[in-house]
Amino acid sequence: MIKISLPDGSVLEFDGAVSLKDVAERIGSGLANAALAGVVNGQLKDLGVVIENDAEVSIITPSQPEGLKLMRHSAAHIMAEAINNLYPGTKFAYGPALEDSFYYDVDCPEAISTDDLPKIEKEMKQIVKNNAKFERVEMTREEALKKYASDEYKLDNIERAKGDVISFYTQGNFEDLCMGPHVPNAKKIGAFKLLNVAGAYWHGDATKQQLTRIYGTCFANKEDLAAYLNQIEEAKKRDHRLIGKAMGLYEFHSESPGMAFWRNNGVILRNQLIGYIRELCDNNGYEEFFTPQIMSKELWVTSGHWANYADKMYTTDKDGREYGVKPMNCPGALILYKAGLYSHNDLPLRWAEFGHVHRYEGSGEIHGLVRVRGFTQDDAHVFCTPEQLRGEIKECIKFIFEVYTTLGMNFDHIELSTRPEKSIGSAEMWQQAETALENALKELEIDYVLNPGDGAFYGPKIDFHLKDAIGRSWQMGTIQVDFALPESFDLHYIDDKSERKRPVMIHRAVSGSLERFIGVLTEHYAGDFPLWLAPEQVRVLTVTDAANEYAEKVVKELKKYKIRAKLDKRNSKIGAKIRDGELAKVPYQLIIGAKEAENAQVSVRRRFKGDLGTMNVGELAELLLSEIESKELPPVADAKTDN
RNA sequence: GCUGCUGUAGCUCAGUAGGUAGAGCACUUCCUUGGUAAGGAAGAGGUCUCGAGUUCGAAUCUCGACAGCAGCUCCA
Repeated sequence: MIKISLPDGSVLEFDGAVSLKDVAERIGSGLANAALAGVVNGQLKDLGVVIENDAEVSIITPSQPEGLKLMRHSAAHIMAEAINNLYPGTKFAYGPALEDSFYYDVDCPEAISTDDLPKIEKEMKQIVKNNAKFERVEMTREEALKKYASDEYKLDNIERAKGDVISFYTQGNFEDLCMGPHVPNAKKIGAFKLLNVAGAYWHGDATKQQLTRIYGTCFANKEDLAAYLNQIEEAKKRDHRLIGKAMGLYEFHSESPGMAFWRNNGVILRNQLIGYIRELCDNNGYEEFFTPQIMSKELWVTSGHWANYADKMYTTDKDGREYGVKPMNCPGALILYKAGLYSHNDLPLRWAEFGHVHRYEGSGEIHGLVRVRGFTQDDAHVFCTPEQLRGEIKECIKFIFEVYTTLGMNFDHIELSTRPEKSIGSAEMWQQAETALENALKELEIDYVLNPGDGAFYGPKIDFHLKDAIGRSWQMGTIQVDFALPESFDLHYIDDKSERKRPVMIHRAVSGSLERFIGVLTEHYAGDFPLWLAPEQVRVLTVTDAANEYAEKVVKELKKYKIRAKLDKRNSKIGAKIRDGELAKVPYQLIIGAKEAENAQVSVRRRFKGDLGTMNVGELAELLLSEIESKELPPVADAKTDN
């Protein structure tokens, strides 16, 4: 007699050993039908696994995240089988499930392109139709190595696998090294679609050979799949490169790959953001600096940038002297610190700089505004005593949180990165710096993930990662503790005993890159910026030419309130003008016809809210200025409005 | 940087067994003066990314360059 405990607390009794499938059958035929796998005493297992002792069991179905993941993993195997059938001789490297998709890295004798995906999908459907069973085969490490002696990927994977027993899964005529578990048979994998083809390196190592990565996804049913595909389409519409161009914010041209060209609307947006951060700096004891764009090579040698990033720096020669275009602002700040004389009474010094830096990024790495070769950092360098360090870090974290909260941004995660292989400074300095960052995070009760070995060459850092509309995570703000550069530049301050001491430096940037920040914001808001950021806040529309004169007066009056307003007095119908204004994502449109002109009123239309009725310009200004002042987040678009 | 794909009007895209190009939107002009997401007509606009090659003839085929897209790698 064995006892099986279920998640709801009930206990089933069986005469002898039972399979997970038997357990599911006993609970109910519906569940047995939906079952994909099970969890036995906390371990995910195939449905066919036989339980011989008392155990805690739960059944996994497609309605659970684990179920979907498992299904996607099995779908990856079925895709591999299809590829194997269509392209004999293909070697299979690695095929996992992701958060909402799956892929398989293959080494195929023929080039596979997106055009081939329908063919592979068709073959997959055939495999599903034949309903191949997934079966687990176990063998010893030696047997496995022998069996796959001619497949370098399998050998590598076997060597990386833990334990003495190596498991394989077969379905149809395909077999793959795999820990499992899998769905019991091919018909269980639900609705799938292949999405994309791309290159990927073996083990993510750029020095290794490149494989073809084929992406697909799989959902419990057709409806869920359609919803997901629709979501991808919606996310694509938020692409900041398209919105930026359409709204006249910024665009890209081949004359300067990787650097944005900003139009007036984009410059307004930039200036609003800079103005906001500048004001916060003012209120938090920062002073603003501005240092040269181009500085001598010797400076970059001293700072260590030359040794670490010379190939990524833009350089120029004049008068027989070599110069580097700055890739970071910090050396400029270091020069100014060194040129002064500071005592402990002067510290901390919080020096802000909106510096424009250049870094030569690889041609395949640049991407819209989020990865560029020239960008503006809302940078600051804090010089403080070691005793002040932790407090200053906390101030920086709070500063960054304030900005993100105001903008209503979504966090992906916060990361603490420690000493990398290539670094300067002593082990003791690094220890001190890492501890300071860690303690600051802990004291503020902020969750973070550790990223060992990923710090800057001069110090460890906290990075703030935000999520964009398509779910990609982007590193934005950063706080870096630096004992090394004050040493390299031989900085000091005078302490209360008249002795020379070494200050610590914090590098911090809220947006990291203003360009990237604006790219992510564009996608975050889908172009519907909060009123205080919107380049064109109000558009005044005339119903007939007779209202033009009054409309011009309204625009002038709004400008007196510093409200950004434009006039549309084109000779077209009011419906067409409204449509154009909506497509341009203008938050407020004022409809002005004979009635309004006569009564000195404006008819107000708010995007996503519709007609707000009539009021006079003073009342309107009050409404708008309060929304601007409070930095209110914009109303959310309903599902129907997809422009 | 790597692999694959792509490059036709301001934008989105069609086209061609190789015979020097087309639509919609936008733009200009005219008619229309219309009240909360598209009024009508006419017109203008292209060295088909660039350079070489094959050919009687190349936007179309080949090679190269440049740029873009997807993913990988990298991101002080």
